[in-house]
Amino acid sequence: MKAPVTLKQLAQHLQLSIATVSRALKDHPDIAPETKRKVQELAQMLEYEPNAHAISLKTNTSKEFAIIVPEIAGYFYNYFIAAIEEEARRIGYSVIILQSGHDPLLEIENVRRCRKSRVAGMFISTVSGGNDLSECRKAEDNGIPVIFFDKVPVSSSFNKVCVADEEAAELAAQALIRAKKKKVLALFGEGNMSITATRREAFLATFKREASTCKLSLLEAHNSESAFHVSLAQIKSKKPDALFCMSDEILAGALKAIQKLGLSMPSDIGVIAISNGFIPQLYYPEITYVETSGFKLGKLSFARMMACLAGSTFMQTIRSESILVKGGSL
Amino acid sequence: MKAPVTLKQLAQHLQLSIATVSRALKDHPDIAPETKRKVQELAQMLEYEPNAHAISLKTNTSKEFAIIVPEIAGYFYNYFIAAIEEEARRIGYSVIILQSGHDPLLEIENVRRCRKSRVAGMFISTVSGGNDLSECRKAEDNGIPVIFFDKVPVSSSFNKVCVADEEAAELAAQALIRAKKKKVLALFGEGNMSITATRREAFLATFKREASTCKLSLLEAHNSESAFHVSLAQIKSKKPDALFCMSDEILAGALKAIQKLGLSMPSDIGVIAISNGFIPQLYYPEITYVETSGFKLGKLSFARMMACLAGSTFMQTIRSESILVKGGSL
DNA sequence: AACAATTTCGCAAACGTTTGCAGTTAATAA
DNA sequence: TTATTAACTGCAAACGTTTGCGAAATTGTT
Repeated sequence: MKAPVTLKQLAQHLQLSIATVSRALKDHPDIAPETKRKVQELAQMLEYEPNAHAISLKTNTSKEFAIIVPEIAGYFYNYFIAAIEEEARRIGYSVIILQSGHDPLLEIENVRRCRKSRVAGMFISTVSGGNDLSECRKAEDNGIPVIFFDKVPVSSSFNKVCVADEEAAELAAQALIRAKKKKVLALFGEGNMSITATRREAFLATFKREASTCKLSLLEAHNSESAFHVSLAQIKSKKPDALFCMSDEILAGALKAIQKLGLSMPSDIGVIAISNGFIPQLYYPEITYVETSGFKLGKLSFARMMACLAGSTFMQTIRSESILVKGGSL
Repeated sequence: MKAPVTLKQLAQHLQLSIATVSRALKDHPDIAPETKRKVQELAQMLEYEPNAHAISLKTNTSKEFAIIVPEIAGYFYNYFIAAIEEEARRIGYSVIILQSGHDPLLEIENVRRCRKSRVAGMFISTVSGGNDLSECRKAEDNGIPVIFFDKVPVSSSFNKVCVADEEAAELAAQALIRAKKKKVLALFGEGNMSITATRREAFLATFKREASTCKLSLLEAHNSESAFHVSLAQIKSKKPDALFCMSDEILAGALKAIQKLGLSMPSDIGVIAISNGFIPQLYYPEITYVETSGFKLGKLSFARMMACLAGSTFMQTIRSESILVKGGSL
């Protein structure tokens, strides 16, 4: 186990001071071209790699971003993570991942750990709905930008990047209306989540406004499993001509019901969802959906992070606009 | 932007030396109980957090593991990542993620960066098939354990944790044989990948050995899209009574074809796959599959990492045994 | 009462960098 | 020749910790 090469070693080899070597390596104008050449050559030769920790200690910032999410595996966050990692790597940063596992206490603990390791910035999708903002505030006080994404707190004094939920729900509703659907079954997630409330409200409002005669039945499903059962029962009893799913998780369950019943889309029943885009393309026909791209959200969040790092101090809420992606299911 | 509290500040407040404070905080026996109490109290009060970078510099190890994967989004790696993160957090470590995007050069660059940041250990699923092992070797030389997982190099001088491909393919084949299928369409991934070769060979061998009369047609599909087209054409022309898919990606494509043709499982056609388990449960009936769990692979890899960190020096290849999960598709 | 053993604590070096400042040399100008 | 400048380079402190070693204070032993 041989130790990595240090500046000091380079300096000794060349009979130079550490300072000179350090400057030569970063092309400082004070150093003679000839000296630079020699230093860089030797550095290459000996495969010198600056010690990231020493630099971090000296400069008091690390070249890493943290992403704190409820979970990695699933329908959404992996895309967000992929987007951030891609951008981060481009500017020489790394990404560290922390799962909060839907536990507010763990979330706080995670934020604290990021603060402790002096990350350059953090992206958080909060599970606590923003009850613990003190840790995040402290991070900001320490000069660590915090960008909330997807599940954001209500407080306006933070940077937030989220899906335009109203718009997405409205787009989906309008698509259903344009398709002249008369009896729509709409499935939403847990009622106490703000995302659910927002989407449901916008969905409902759109129908009220633009197709008040349409028969709507709004139901709640807490997960894929329950979406399956609810859909099964409702489709059997109410014979809706269209189905709306608020999320990928629900969509997955509902589609199983449709398959079980042997219905074909869109002739027997039309289907539309709000989705990340992965699940919809697993079926034939592909499901029509309003896109809420984790990937795009990542790119937007990253851009905002860069702005903060560049000195932007005011807080901003950015909404990722959504688009309708036509499959064959509606 | 206020700076974090340091040991020095604590020491000044208490009129103690930095050394004493440092020791008091970690319950060193040299320090009087009374002193300890005071120090810890003040530390609590002022919310002292040790500077991770200073510690890393001093001890020359960081408390982070790196995971290098071809991609995060997709069918498999997010589960692996989730497993590692879970375990790592438990022992106070963080996880940093790097994507190689199927580019060998990027992979090398990623390994180098991990070495440079002195991670405590790295998990790699290699895209290069192990052509660039020199960087990894250097990491090992620097005392950084490297655990290859999933896509592992052939070289036996590394720690490897991978799916028992032969066993998985054999299990799937035997399930088909038990179901008395006579005309099986089997879809495999890119032929030049070792995982493909291994699975195909074992699959074939099992049929040769245990059901030599069965008609097999083995085809190749490079992605979901092509799996869709191949399946569509083959099912139409050859009318197989069963379908085998080597991976989730292929399964997704093939199922679209089945849906398009309006076939129902298992009556019209039986389906079985080798899978992580996520995709199979999106359909009705749920797809029967041989599990190759990313989550389980993660747990195994982590265990091996811990062993290495504890001093285990020999190289080992661990295979994650697979099990048949019965859905309703076969 | 003198000495040894123990407990408690601080000094200072080290980890590998960065950077302000000052020092040295060589070249140019007066 | 001497003073002025420019071009290089090195000194040393600093970032926040850890830790071996020795010093001081306290206690126990004859």
